[in-house]
Formats: sequence, C-alpha cells, structure tokens
Amino acid sequence: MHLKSIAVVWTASADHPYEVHRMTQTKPLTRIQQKNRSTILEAALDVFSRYGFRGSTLDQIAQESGLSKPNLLYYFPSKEAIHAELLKGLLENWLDPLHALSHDGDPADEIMAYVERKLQMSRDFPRESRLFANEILQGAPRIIEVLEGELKDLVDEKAAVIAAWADEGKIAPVDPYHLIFSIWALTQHYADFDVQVRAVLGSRTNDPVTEAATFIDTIFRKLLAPSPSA
Amino acid sequence: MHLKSIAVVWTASADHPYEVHRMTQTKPLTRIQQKNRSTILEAALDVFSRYGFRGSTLDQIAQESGLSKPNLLYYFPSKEAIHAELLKGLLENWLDPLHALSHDGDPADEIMAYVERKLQMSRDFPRESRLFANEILQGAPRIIEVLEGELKDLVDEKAAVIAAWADEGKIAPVDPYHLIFSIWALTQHYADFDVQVRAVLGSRTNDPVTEAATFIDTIFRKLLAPSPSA
DNA sequence: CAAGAGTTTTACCAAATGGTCAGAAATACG
DNA sequence: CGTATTTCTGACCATTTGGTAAAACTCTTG
Repeated sequence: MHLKSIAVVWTASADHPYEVHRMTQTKPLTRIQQKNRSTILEAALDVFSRYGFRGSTLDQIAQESGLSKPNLLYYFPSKEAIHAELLKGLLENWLDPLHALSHDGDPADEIMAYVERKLQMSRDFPRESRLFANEILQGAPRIIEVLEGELKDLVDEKAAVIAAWADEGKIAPVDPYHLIFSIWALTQHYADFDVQVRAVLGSRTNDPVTEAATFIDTIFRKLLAPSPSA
Repeated sequence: MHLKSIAVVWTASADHPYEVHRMTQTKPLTRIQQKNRSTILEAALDVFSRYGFRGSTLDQIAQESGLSKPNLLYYFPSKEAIHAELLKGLLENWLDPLHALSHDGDPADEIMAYVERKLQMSRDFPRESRLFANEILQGAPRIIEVLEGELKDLVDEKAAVIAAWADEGKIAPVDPYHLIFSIWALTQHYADFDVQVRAVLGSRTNDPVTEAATFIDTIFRKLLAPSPSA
C-alpha cells in the first residue's frame, strides 16, 4: 500500500467538470470537455491579454468563444479560475528558454541562442507575452511569488554562469542581470508594443520581428564581443 | 474686428467648470478648481496606470483622491474625459526627448543623450510610462491616430538623420527604426516591469534604474562605435 | 432504447459601475 | 452683511457584472 492509492470520492454526478481538477486523481476529460475548455481558454487569452484581468468581462469571453456565460462557468468555477489557468500554462513555458541556457556550450552562442528563443516566442505567442505584461503592469498580484521564487532563483543561477564567463574573459564584462533584462525588454517589446511598432513602420514592413532579429543579433554580438585587449 | 473676438456666452452659472474648456476662451480656474483637478488627475494616474482604462473605476479614483464620486464628475464630465486629459498631458511630453535629437551635434553624443533623457523619464515618471504601456497593450484605441501621425512623422524624420550619420560612417551602420525601438524598449522596461525587476534583483539594489544606466550606456556605445575599418 | 451522466439554456440575483439631480454647504464679492 | 456663485453631497437610476439554480436537452452506454 503506497501513496498512490489515495482514495478518490467520485460523487455520483460531478456537477462540474472542474471539480475533477481539485481531486488527486484526474478523470480523463470527455471529448466535449476538451474542446470547450480549450475554446474558452483561447477566447480568454484573447480578451485577458488585451484588457488585463480587471478590464476583461465574462461576457466578452463568452461572446468571443461562442458559448453562453453560464456555460463558461460550467467549465470553470470563476473568472479568476480561467485567468489562473492561463497564467499557469504561460509560466510553464515562460522560463523554459532561460532554463535551456547551459554553462557547457560556447558563451556567446548560448546567449545568442537564448535571445533567438525569446524572440521566437514574441513572434509565436504575442498574446501570451501581453498577458504577462498586463499582469506585471498591474503589480503582478497573482504571480509575485513566482517572480520572487522560481524566477529569481533561475535568474540568479544563470547570472552566475554569465558572470563566470565574463570573469574568464570569454565574453565582455557585463552586468548579467541587466543583460538578461535587456534581452527580455528587446524581445518582448515586439509583442507587447506591436501596435506602436506597426504604426511607426507603416507599410515599410509586415514582419517587424524578422527585421528586428538582425538588429537584435547585432546589438548583442557587439555587446558581448570580448575586448581586443584580452 | 478679428478672430479673437469670438463671442463667448457665459451662462450665468457655469454649472460645471469643465465647460470652460469647451469654450474658445479659457476662464481662469479658481484656486479650488486648480487644486481639485490636479488632485483628481494625480489619483487617476495612479489608478489608470495600473489597471488601464477598462479595469479602472471611478470609485477607485474617488477613494484615492479623497473626493466623492459625484464631485469627480463635477470637475470632469466622464471617466473617459479624465483618461483623455491624462493621455493628452502625457503625449505632450512623451515625444519631447526625441524631438530634441539634433542632426547638428555629434552623432553618438546625440543618440546617447536621447537614451539618457528617456531613461530619466522612466525614473521620474514611471506611472506615465505604464499608462502609455497599458494603452498600447489594449490596442491603443485612443491614441492610434497620434501614433500613425505625429509619432510616425517624428520617427521618420529622426530615422533619416540617423541613417545619414550611418551612411557618412559617423556611427556603425544600424537600422535606425529598430535602434529607436530598442531605446524605447530598454528604457521603458524599467518603469513598466518595475515589479519584476525588483523581484529578480531582490535586495541586491534599491535603485535599478541607476544600475541600468551604466549597462544601457555600454550597450549603445558598443553598438554605435564605427567599425575600425572605416 | 432506456437510464444515467454530461451539457446547455433560461431565468434570475446581488453587487458594482458610470452617471444624474436637486438641494445643501461653502465661498466670493459688492 | 447679504446675495450670487461655486462647490459638494446624498439619494437615486439604468446598466453591467460575476455568479447561481433548476430545468431542459444531448450524449453515452449497458
């Protein structure tokens, strides 16, 4: 008898598929549940990433998803829960690119690869980037613990790696924390401020991120190039 | 008889001090009006910069300002009007630092001075930066014309200046548009993502912007340094 | 196909929200 | 001081909002 055998009390009728998630064991979602949950999350991402938590309404999400408001609340217990689910999914992927930065590889290559991964995310998941930005702007009430915990730990770890590279003269001496901030700032800018970027570029281009890639590559290569005197 | 003599019909009692602003002539504000209008705008900046237009409520602004809700609406005709006033004030100052970039001075110095002015604004007016960020994130519904008009024109003009410098070999060849975007991204990041920056830095510092100044100075100096072969 | 489970809708509710209005309170001014 | 004007408040209103209850409908499965 081991821990896995925790008893799960399935009330005869679950009433809400959400309840499933509160249990230790996860009953497989029905096909309808799978479809509707993802439909809702998709619509909610659209809405929350634009207006933030407080500025978004269930009615908007309902309309956007084509489901009725009470039906939303059949799949999720509250507006909060939908938002929380999105943030959870986001944070799972948000830290991955930095995680992948390894102290083994070539310093400059590792950092440049990280830059490219982050830029790729701005291109592929702009709404997720804006969801995150909105949350931070509002004071990060729902994710401050993650920022001060997981994120800080991860950045501390990778900053140490970068600092070591700098000490060894493999890259130019830079403040590793602000290097990381600058990567975040430059890459996320193209997702978060997309409207402004496009307004300024006008018809000059219809793919700002690809254009930006070259520029961002240059700026970091020049920054990191070890000084000739080394 | 010239244009200035447009008749202004002052209804015996103005009813709302706001009406004054719709008139051609501007009746000087009373001392109370001045104080309360700025109290309201101050409180509204706090609230709107955090939650965006849709996520903010008049009750919040009322509470924050210490005035009653009907009293807010005595000084401003609507929630929209308060927000519009803030945006108007913001945009007036927002473009100034770039305006000041002159084609006369030393290229690198001019650009670095612009960077410093923008960073100074992040330090001194973080809420204004967040108000702007919030508006852009929401699709810039209220300022898109300004972005496509004034802002685009200004950037086009300054981008041409920078491109000329690059052509003359006075700075390294760079895409001037993305150079400007990168300046915006790096400097505004410290205002907009302040919570995250502080969470990551922890007790390492209590003045991230000053720390950042050194880093940002370095990154742009290296980027702009003309190639030795020139 | 019947019965139960899962899904959706209709009708509803209390609180919050942007805004109005009439009059009371405070202030300015001759 | 007294009157006209400005400032402020309490009561109120229509709409929106997050959420609930129960009935109705649909799907699965023995």
